[in-house]
Amino acid sequence: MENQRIRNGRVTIHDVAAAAGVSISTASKALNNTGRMGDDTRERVKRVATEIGFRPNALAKGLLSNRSFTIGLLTNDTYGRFTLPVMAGITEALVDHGVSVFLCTIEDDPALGKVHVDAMLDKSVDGIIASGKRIDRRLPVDLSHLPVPVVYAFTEGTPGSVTFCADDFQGATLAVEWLMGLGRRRIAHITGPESFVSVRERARAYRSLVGDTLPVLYGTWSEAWGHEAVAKLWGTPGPKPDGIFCGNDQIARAVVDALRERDVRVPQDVSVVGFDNWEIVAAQTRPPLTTVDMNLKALGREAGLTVLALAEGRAVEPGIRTLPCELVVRQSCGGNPDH
Amino acid sequence: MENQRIRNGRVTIHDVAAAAGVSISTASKALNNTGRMGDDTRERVKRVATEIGFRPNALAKGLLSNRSFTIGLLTNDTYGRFTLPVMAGITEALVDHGVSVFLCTIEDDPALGKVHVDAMLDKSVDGIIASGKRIDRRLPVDLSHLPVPVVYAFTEGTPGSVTFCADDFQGATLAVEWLMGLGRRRIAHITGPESFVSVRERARAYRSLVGDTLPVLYGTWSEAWGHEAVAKLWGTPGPKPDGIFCGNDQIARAVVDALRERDVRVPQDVSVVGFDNWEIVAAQTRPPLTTVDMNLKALGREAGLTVLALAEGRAVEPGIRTLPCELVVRQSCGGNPDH
DNA sequence: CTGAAAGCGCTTACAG
DNA sequence: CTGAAAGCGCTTACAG
Repeated sequence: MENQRIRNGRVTIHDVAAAAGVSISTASKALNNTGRMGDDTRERVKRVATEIGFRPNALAKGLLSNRSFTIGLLTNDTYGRFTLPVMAGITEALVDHGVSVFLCTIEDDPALGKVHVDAMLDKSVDGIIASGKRIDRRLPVDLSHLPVPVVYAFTEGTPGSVTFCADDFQGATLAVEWLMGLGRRRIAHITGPESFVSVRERARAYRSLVGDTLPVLYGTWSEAWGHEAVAKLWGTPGPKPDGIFCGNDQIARAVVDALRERDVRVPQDVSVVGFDNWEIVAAQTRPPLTTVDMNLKALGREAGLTVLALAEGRAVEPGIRTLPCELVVRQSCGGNPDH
Repeated sequence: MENQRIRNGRVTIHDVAAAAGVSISTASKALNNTGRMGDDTRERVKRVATEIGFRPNALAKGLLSNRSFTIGLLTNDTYGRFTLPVMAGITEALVDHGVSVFLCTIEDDPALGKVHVDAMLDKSVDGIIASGKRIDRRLPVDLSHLPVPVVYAFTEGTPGSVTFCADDFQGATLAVEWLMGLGRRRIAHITGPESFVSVRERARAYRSLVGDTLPVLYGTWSEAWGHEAVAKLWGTPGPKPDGIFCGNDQIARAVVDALRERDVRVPQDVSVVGFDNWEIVAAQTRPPLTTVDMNLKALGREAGLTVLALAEGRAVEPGIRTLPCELVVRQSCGGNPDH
């Protein structure tokens, strides 16, 4: 009685229509809450649809509406240290809208980037979010003339695009003010390469609060540099810092280790604060790090909602949107963990 | 002359047909290398297609063939520590086949898992790869009666499924034999919770080579445990180990740190080998860790090709496929880095 | 060797 | 209030 269309096992709208005793047009309208029909009809169709387990074929819908309910996340962050939180935020924001996310990790290879972008365009993605490892570098692929909306998150966007990034200045301010609030007066800043915009922004915030009695120590994003920097600070005569603001958690971890090796107590003698809230580093440090969280998940959430808005044709103001950071208090500073 | 179909900017097969002066059927057959026609016609159609930038709409193709050229990767590994390498392998293997990958990170939430699986099925994914954090736990979602093929990689599969995992026994053997080859005779094993199959397998390999003069130290996957274990071993009188095989890199890192704090030299006095080759830990340890790599990328590659084979209807032998591990030699053991 | 027609699963004017 | 028809972009028997 109803098995004339069991083609590949999937229940189609024809099955719903047959089972509800209406035409497929009516079935469609009932399910989409469009058209005009008796409430009883609409309800019956809906009930029947759930009963026989109807799920509309997204491919067919997409062919009509030119919307596929998929978006692509393009990144060159192989480790996923920054991209994974961003991805989590995107997914969280979009799963309720039925949108699934393609993840494409391109190394720094333009050809590979193009292959992935083309593969996504072939699938009619509704939009693309570009992400990366730093906010002052572009991905090795040009996304400026694509037939779908593009949003940038934690990577440099093209002029006129929508770009989301964390507020480095505000985050650094949070960290230094926290140290000052704990009574620290000689606060050092050990950080990454000066070529990073983030590094310069954080240093600028540090300077604006601490003044320039102490030099900013620029280096690499490595534990080795953290050790070296501590050796520098403690190897010269004169008063030592009682607070250290580090450019990332790896440096902070090394700083804490290096201080322990010199029998300097953290946090009693020196308070240390990190940046990134990279759990795996921050939580394993002894003592665990108080550090700045860039709220990358929130950033992903915003980027997801924005690309969705653009896909739906809603207007979005272009420009750089800066989201605030947050201080995560653990034990490396002492002080009241209840903020 | 050719702009009657500029609907949403996309070039369709109609445009190709018109531009080449053939019917759309012929155009389709020319582009797909099917049907019979003059070589000149076929070539002309192809040339015209590239010239006007034709890219077939994957949604339309999918509607016909019931293949979407997408697959889903489902995981509960939020950090991506295991899933990201697996994902990289999958992508590497499938991008040449035009397949894009949906990444769905479900926490350990069954409801969320179902939402993601349904979203993927709606999009007619050609298959699903399930991945996780350990090989003896299932994802919190039942994938056994899905209308698409499912392959498991680094997570427990259902009976009768295809499952890929690393060879823990062989990997551990590699590590211990390396220590023995360096002349180490009192080799300890500090590892994770005995409840993990991987832990038991690795311990079994260790036992089979070292015998049972020394106890296996089971603990947690943390640096804290590494420190504690060293304190145990060095805190009791009697001969000390000259080699330590650690259950993962975090423990190994802590062991190296703890030994340094006791002025035991690594690798001169004690050789330490880790497990996982988790770059961010292994490379930052002082000295960098010699460690076992589970080849998760290769695992992903195999899983990707297998799910593709199943999607294309090719027969695949069910069962557990074990892939060999590999030793990555750095400096924590001494010995010849040229293996 | 080539093309007209039917159809994949759905939606949306348009008639009744 | 409901349904027949056309169409999204493609492929694939089937005729010629």
